[in-house]
Amino acid sequence: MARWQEGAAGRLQAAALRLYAERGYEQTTVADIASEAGVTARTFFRHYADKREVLFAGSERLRDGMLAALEAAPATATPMEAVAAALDASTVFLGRDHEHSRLRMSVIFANAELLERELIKMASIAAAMAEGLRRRGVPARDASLAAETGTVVLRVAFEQWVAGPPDGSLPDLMRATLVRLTEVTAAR
Amino acid sequence: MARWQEGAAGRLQAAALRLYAERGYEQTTVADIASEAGVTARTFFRHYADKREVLFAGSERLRDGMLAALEAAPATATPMEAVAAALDASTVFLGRDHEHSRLRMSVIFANAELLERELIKMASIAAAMAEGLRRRGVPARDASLAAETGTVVLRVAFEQWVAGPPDGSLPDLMRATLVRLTEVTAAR
DNA sequence: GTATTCGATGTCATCAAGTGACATCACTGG
DNA sequence: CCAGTGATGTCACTTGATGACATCGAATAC
Repeated sequence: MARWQEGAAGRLQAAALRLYAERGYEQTTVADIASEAGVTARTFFRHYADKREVLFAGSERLRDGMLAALEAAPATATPMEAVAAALDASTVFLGRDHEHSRLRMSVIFANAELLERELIKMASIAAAMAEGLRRRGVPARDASLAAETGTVVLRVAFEQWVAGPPDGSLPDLMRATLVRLTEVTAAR
Repeated sequence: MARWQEGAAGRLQAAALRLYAERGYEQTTVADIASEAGVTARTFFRHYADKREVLFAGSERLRDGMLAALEAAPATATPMEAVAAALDASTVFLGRDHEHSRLRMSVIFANAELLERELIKMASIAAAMAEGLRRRGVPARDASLAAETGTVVLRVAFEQWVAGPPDGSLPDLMRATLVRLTEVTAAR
């Protein structure tokens, strides 16, 4: 157990978000963040692999939660139904703190490097879901299409939720967006 | 006009791909690439913004070509039909050199940083297509869904083509993948 | 033909990201 | 009270990336 000053990781996270929002990502050095959190730069890198990762900690839990929901779907479910279950599960992690999400997203969208990281996190979620679907016997191409399409719905719905009122329902938006997707793709 | 040694940009590109493939992206320094191309590291950064970008030069042309095709689609076309036209156009740029594409993709998939860049290039294409659709009067959410879905089809089809035989038809794969997507999303 | 101009490159200095090696300090268990 | 453990600090170093300035070769003007 640590007894120096509890919660260095959390302090670094909060300091990073604040500084990135205040003066921009590129104008903030790791040394700034660390000193703001009362530690040294070396300690920053012991908690987070790089300067971007500090905004993305915990995304493994989101991925695992979605994967568990996908795997818990009934064997009779179609690929998209299993993905829909995962999307429902995601709202538990994502739909928690509207204001925090709004600030975090505004920081991420303001910088290409951070957006890159966001995208690869989504891609890793898609890859995990695709593999989960393949384990259920879904053909590889169908699995990729369903999983990637799912993350499209997730992104679009989440962005709408973040841009909307603080009391909006992310689960409702998620479901409505999924329905809308089927309509848009069907229209040919 | 430059008269020192024509084509420094091209030499840097070729050297980078070769070295990244031979010894890996992280094991290759910019100095290595530059000296291989007969220039200095400083010159590398005059041609490419960073160490990754050297593998992604020309992606603006792909984006512009797809956007032009999307805008050239008849006004009566549905959003997905316009996106389909853009996908068709993309094959002209992407389906050219199978072996080069295979090598490039193997390098990109071997490194998370390069994959990040690949993803953001796709995202910028999606954003451009979504904006093009909105200019056609498509509601914002539908535009995002159609455009992002389009890049999903593009990725899945392209990966299949790269993994397949050298004489495979990318346009055929692209169209078949799009059809398959509508089937997968419709099955609920 | 020579001078001038301009663009591409080289050189140098510097900062920031990231990493490895090792010391240190506070607490914990015996 | 002491050894051990884990988190942190310190130091040195590599590499990516950028700004400032010098230089060199070719095209063009004269």
